[in-house]
Amino acid sequence: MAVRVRAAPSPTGSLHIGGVHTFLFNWLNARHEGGEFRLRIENTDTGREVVEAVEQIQESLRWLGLDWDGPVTFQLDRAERCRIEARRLVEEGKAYEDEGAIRIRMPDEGVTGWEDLVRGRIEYPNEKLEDLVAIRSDGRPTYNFASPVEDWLDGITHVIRGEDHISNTPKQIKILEALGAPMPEYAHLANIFGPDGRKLSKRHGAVGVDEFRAEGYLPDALVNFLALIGWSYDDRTEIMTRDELIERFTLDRVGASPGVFDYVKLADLNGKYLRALPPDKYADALVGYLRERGYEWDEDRVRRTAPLVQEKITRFGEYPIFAGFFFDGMPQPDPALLDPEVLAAAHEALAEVEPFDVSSIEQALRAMADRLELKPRQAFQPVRVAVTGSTVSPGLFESLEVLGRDESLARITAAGKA
RNA sequence: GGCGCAUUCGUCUAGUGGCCUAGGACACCGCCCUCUCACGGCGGCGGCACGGGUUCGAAUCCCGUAUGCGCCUCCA
Repeated sequence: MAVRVRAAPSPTGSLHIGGVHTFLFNWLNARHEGGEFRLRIENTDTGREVVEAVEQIQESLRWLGLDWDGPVTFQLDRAERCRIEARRLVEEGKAYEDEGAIRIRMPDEGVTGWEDLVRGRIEYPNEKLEDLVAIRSDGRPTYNFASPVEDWLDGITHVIRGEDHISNTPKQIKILEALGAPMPEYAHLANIFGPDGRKLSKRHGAVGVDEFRAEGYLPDALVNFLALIGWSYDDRTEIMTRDELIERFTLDRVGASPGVFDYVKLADLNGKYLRALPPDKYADALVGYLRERGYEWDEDRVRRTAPLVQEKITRFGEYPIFAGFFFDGMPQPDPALLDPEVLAAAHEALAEVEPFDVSSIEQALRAMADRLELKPRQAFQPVRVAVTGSTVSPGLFESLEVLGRDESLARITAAGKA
């Protein structure tokens, strides 16, 4: 039977990165098996629904490059079918009415178990199962009823979800049995926590997909990083393209222990992706990012500076602070770092440089350092601070060239007066 | 509290009874490169939660303990 999986996010806000992880594993499994991947919105809890979130979720998935098959479905649209099935179960004596609600009978003895694709055999004592509400007294189906009913209706073969659903699984198995529906395979993924071991939340850093996007991460890097939490290909391979991920992903290599979301490692991986980009692609992506973030900086200059920062920044979000001095973002230089004598010499040297390009600038500045009997760093640092406003910057000679003679001299003069 | 799940360097992980003197990556430390910062190169620090078994042999299997997490809602 062809594999068919689903992801079922709740439309309660921006797509959470933990949800993306689950989504990704479902997607990888489906694509690896040549199966289908469905997107279902679990909007049973109408009170918490955020309408814009439905569109936002899809936009986030498109950005991530994770596609789904068929139309997006909504749990609420199947409410009537759920009621019909519940009434059928009442007629069959498998459920009963209770203060306007419909409850499913759960057995009192024995165990309910399944072969979890990630964890192996899991068994639950039936005496722990309460008769669960399938239809609320207001007529809306509960999640625990609607979810298995929809899995059945959609012909879902593999339910891959977070481990917080483990204790729901025996209930849902019982519902499926009562319904006379075929049993899907279950795989429960480990949760992802913050660096402090607590549930990943806002105070750890970015948690919503749009936040990672805003900080300038590449979707490919994010996907690659997420794939590596709870799954690995072997003992050394980390960087993998989407196709490689799809080719290599199998559920039997998925681990059961919880993972910590390491922002530092994500940054490292993103940096590797950024550096591996061909220069023109890098510039395109950078320009696109800045435009999306609302910067109205000269595109040609952004493109010229792109190669100067490619080796140095780890995500596009660092560009404005690292390279903002090329535009309007130069911080006030620290006077303590400005050596008037050096600045005067640099001004003099640069005024005569012809042509005003990297190699001539370097030649002139090094000659100046020799004249002043200064080590390169002693001679260049004041100039760097004067021109970029910071002790940390892209290459000095390259930066001067991009700035041009007039702008460079003006900044050196301004700093000399300070 | 009950039930369930989990437990290899700080973090992500490799490991499915001998290949393990436990491998890789991130982080950290040192050195090299160097105009700053990065990148890159080289080296280092650092782990099988604990206790019992089983076995000729256990990180790997079993039991117990501890710890963490999840669920126990007419939330999802």
